[in-house]
Amino acid sequence: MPGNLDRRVRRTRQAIQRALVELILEKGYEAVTVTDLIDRADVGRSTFYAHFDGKQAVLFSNLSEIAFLHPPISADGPLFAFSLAMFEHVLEQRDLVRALLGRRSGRVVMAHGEQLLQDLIRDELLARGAGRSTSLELVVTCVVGAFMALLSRWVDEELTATPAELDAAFHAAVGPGVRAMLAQA
Amino acid sequence: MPGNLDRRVRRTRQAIQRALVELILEKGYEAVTVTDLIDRADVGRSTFYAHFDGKQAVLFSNLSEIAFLHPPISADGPLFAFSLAMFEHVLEQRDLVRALLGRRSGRVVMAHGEQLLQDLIRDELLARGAGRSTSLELVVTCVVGAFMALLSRWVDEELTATPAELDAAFHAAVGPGVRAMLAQA
DNA sequence: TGCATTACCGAACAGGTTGTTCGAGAGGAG
DNA sequence: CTCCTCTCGAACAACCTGTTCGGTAATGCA
Repeated sequence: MPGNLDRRVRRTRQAIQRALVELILEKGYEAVTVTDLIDRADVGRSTFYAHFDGKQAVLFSNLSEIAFLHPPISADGPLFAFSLAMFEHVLEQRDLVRALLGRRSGRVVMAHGEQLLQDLIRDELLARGAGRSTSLELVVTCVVGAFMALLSRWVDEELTATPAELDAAFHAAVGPGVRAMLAQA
Repeated sequence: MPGNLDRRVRRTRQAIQRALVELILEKGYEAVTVTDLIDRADVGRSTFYAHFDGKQAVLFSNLSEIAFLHPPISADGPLFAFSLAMFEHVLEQRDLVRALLGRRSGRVVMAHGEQLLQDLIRDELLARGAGRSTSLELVVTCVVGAFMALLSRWVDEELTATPAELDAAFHAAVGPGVRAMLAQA
């Protein structure tokens, strides 16, 4: 009994989540209405609102399924080692990630994804000896921005590349600058 | 007679544009309705639709007022010299830029801003001898992402820094990596 | 298996938003 | 001063949202 939930509940929730991903990929997040959603999921209106507050809540419930956004922090070993593994995982769940973080996604979820990444990167730099400061925050922002931009354009298929190529480009772009900063501290 | 337009037209359009910026800063783009807009601008409903197709059209008409998004490309001199000037200009029109590119803005306008910046940066790298390739595109994406992330968090006041500090952080983060790439080619 | 519990359906509802239409009236250009 | 253009505001159909409710089915457990 996965999740210790009534089977009906599981089925209903999954149908709704799946439907949202499909619809986002078809029309874009903004254009998807709750009516679309319950129609596609084949679920009663009242049932929908019994489970979610609105379409945004469905979106976040989906986001929590992307577990690889929480990798362990590595203080030694190569810088930003999470990157390659993350691109590889994304490849496996491309549709879901595209719906959540791609061009057709919504503003809120993007911001949430950025927040997760931001904490991850800041923690790694702190573990590598950087001091808490405004300039650290600025660098973290740059690194997050670079990574998210790659991810977004990739899942939207504006970029054709393998995970290894993306990883290489990411490290080539921000690696030298970050290493120089760490060396100073 | 600025713009060779009827004074009434000028007044109406300006009132609407101004109202949208105010309302975005107050409630966020998504939450602003056309009804809010015409109410705040004190303009008749039919008048609004005589000028714009909807709130998104108003947003884009505002975006074209940010002229400093189109600086000249510099092939010699320091790398990414546009950056400092851009941050300084943003400081002068903070509210407008925050409404357009900050956290409360809409997805579409962000994408448009990224597009402008992307072309700018790609052109500069090409002028500095980089060859058209997938890996160039990847690097451009990283640089754009880093810059936009700084800009967004700054106008939202999540970061407290001077234009000079932002410029320094931007160059420190992506400068070394980009220079290394250019040296190879 | 039987039964109490829980979830679902679907229709109906009030309240809000959108985009359009139209005639009357005010404002600007020349 | 006059003509032309712009604006007003009300009214409209169409759509979306979030909630309510009684009836119906599925489920979990003893």
